[in-house]
Amino acid sequence: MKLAAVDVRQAASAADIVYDALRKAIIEGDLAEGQNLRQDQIAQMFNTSRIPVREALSRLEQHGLITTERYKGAVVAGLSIEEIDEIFEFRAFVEAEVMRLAVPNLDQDALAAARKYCEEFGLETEPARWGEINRSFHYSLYAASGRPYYLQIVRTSLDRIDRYLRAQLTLTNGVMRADREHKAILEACLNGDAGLASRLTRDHVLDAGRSLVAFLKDQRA
Amino acid sequence: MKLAAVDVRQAASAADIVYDALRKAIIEGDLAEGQNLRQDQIAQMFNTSRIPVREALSRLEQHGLITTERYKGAVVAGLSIEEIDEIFEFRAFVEAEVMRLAVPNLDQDALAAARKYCEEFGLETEPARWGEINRSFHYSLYAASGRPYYLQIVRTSLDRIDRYLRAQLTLTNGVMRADREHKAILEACLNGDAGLASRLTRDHVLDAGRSLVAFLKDQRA
DNA sequence: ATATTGTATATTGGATCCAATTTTTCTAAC
DNA sequence: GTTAGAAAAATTGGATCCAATATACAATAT
Repeated sequence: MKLAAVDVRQAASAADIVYDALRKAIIEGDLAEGQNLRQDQIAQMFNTSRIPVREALSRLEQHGLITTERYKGAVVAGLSIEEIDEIFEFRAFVEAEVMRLAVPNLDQDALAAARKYCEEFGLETEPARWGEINRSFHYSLYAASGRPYYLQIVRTSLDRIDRYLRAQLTLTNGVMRADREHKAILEACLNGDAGLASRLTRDHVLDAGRSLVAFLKDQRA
Repeated sequence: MKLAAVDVRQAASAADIVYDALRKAIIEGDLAEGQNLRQDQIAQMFNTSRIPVREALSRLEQHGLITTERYKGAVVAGLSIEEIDEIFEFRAFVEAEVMRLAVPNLDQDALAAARKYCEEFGLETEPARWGEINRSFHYSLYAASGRPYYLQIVRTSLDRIDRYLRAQLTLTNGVMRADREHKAILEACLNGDAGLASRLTRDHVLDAGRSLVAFLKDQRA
């Protein structure tokens, strides 16, 4: 008897599912800063008990996405202007380095994927999709760096500020500038110019940070 | 498994206490790579139930210090040579930048503290204390950078590889070299030479990484 | 003796219950 | 009507119990 091998990958645990869903909701700004997260309420949403919810919240707290206080519960973490500023500075620093390391290893597939995301970003009219396409574009290039640890750090850093970025892209016309900068980065990659791609990446992140901080200062004043 | 039992009736939650204790034990190498961590066993050590233990394990997993598998439990995560190499490269990159940012802000208190730790490191004969003094020395300088987010990243990066570093310092005479390099870094800081302090910091971390990787390759072969 | 099958044990993830404390609501006095 | 205090509700952290599954081991067949 011959049977096709079946992949019996474990279904994700309830805690994993809740964690992923909440992380996504926070990153995308669906859960506003300061929003209260009741364990009971979330448990009911996912049809589970509070145990996996608590585990998910604990993980989110480790990543700085929420804060918790005993008897009071969890709230979506807000960032001060200074914190946002620092994270952008850090991202610019690290992502420029990742880009520099990636360029020599970029193959045709990676470049084709990046080009696809780059075009997609420029054409997309639905603001809710900009954030994801933006990530896909950058990661498709960064992956060639062969630095999984760096990429993990980049991911968690981006997680912290992504919702602000998305809000700003939606409310201003920062997309056009981002689109221009993406095209320039892609061009440098196609030419194999690691130094230029790196500098453009740094400036791209710093630009976004500056407009966002200006936007938030205005908004919060 | 060597692990100090702690009384749970304190301000922090049981989960916090278990997390801190396990983190410390892993970082300091008291829990060996590959060591099985049974929820029941840990719960008994801390006189609690498995619930806070599970929360602690979940957090440790988020930081890459353990891996868990359903029905099998948690094991202390081991790192491949490549992963260790990458983390050292990353640390050198980030810590050099932090040092560069810190130097202009160093005041007399910070320099005095750094000098104290530097001397302490050179005089300490108990290998178990090298790791902690080493951290204190570097952090006393890094703190002046005014970059809490960078420092958090540095901390988690160091957490991942600290136990290997400590083992190597204990088994080789890497301390003497580290001590020399610390003195050179301190000197550059005293002279206010940010560029030099930054380069020396980068080389200091890279040196440690190279000796460690050489040591591990030999040991694992 | 070896391979295979069935069973007992160990271990984790989740549900439910309990204790501690905060927040809210209601009542009573002014 | 307002305010102080007490009772009720809400909410979290932890303990205990249950379900699912992996592992170890004994029993059996070849």
